Amino acid sequence: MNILEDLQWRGLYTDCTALEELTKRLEEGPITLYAGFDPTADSLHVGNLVPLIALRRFQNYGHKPIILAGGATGSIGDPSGKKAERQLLTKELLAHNVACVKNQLVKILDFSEGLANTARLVDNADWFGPIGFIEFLRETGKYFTVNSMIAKESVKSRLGGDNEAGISYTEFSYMLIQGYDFFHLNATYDCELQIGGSDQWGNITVGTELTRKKAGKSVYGLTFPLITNADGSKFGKSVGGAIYLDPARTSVYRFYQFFINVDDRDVIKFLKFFTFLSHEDIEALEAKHNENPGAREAHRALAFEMTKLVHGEEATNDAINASKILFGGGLDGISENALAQVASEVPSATIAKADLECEEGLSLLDALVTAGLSQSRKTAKKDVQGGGVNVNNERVQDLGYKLTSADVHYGKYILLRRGKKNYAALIVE
RNA sequence: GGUGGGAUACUCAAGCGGCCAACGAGGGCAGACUGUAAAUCUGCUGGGGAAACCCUACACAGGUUCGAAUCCUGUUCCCACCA
Repeated sequence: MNILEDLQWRGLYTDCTALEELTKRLEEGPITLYAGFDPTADSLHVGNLVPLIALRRFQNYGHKPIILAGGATGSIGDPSGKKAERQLLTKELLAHNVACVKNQLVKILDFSEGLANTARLVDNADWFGPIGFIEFLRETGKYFTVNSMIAKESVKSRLGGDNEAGISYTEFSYMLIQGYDFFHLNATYDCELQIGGSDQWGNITVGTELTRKKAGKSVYGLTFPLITNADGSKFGKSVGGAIYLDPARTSVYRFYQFFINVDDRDVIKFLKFFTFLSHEDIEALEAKHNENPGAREAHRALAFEMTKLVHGEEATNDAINASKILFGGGLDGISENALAQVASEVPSATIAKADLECEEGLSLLDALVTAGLSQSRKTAKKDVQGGGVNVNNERVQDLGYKLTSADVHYGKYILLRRGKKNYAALIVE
């Protein structure tokens, strides 16, 4: 099986500028390819993973991946899929973001020195810096008619009469910048393929066109589908917002949980999209999933593979242990170490030892507010009355309940829970 | 410029002198059922209080009234029709 068949099997193929030619080219030997991302934040999120993982798939087949950070394009703003003009980011912020994201890229792509097809990170700010505006217009702008540019979906959707915001000249030019990237990478690294989400089709074809016209060379574009959730919501968000790769933003535990909680209808699809598991393994998981969805083996496999990829095996096992505790019932017999892990995975607040030891103890209602689980004593009260509050995983429905030293585990921890999933640890000091 | 209509909680949307912290729907939260799911059902959804009850809120500022989201005056912003 070759890489293209693999991608097709995984549902990761949407379109190609010249499928037959590319197939042939890939048979001849390793190819250099790239995918870009705009460094709009100082951490990648799970939505960024598909192109990166796709690059890695190519790398696993012996091809040479380049990941392009859009230090230049990011300062322009890609209009694709956007309804309105975007805020410009400062150069400093973009540079900072690129630096931060690099630490995450090394986990997904193999940047080992000495490897024949080692991954490479480039920043298009490096080559756009020296290019003057006039030069760019003469060397690149000349190859494209406005007629074809306004026909692109990313522009067309912003030109409609009902869209008063319109599109700025700046964003309109985005496709040329991205197109030039491809030309430049072809000239510099002999890069012959660009991959991206299907929303990138218009931008990618500008690049293949420019390279053909300017350098007389055939290069290819390949797109994969945009990820959607079966329920129609946007992929990659959970209640707390986007799921980031940075553990400081999204804890390993939450990252793991995000994949555990994937919709049944999506789990096999995501196994194919995101993991490097073999076809046989995935088919076996699919069979098990269909037979007994309640066992959720496919979910566990997905969550394990993804967390391992991004955070490493050790942190993944910690997250699995934490999950067992947080969903497994009481805290009896729990080790101090395990509990410390749990406490570090959930939001926590510190309380004074004296508050627990004084005569009245610490009001559970106040503790819920302190821990951030309830917005006010009023809502805390309703949560308790509704049976939604647990102390150390045991339901408490007494409004007057006072926390005392008896509730503290290992002299340090009290685990509060509101509802099924919202935990907070009180750390006694 | 003239004339009408409107501004209500996260959103939509009732209420048009006391029974209004405000009908209903959506969303959100919680409970039951489950598989840490979906669907379904139930409850909650301004703050304080164990509760009685109190406080703050129906664009803004005043006024009438025992009592106002509801009536009056002015201000701001929206919308429609007319020139």
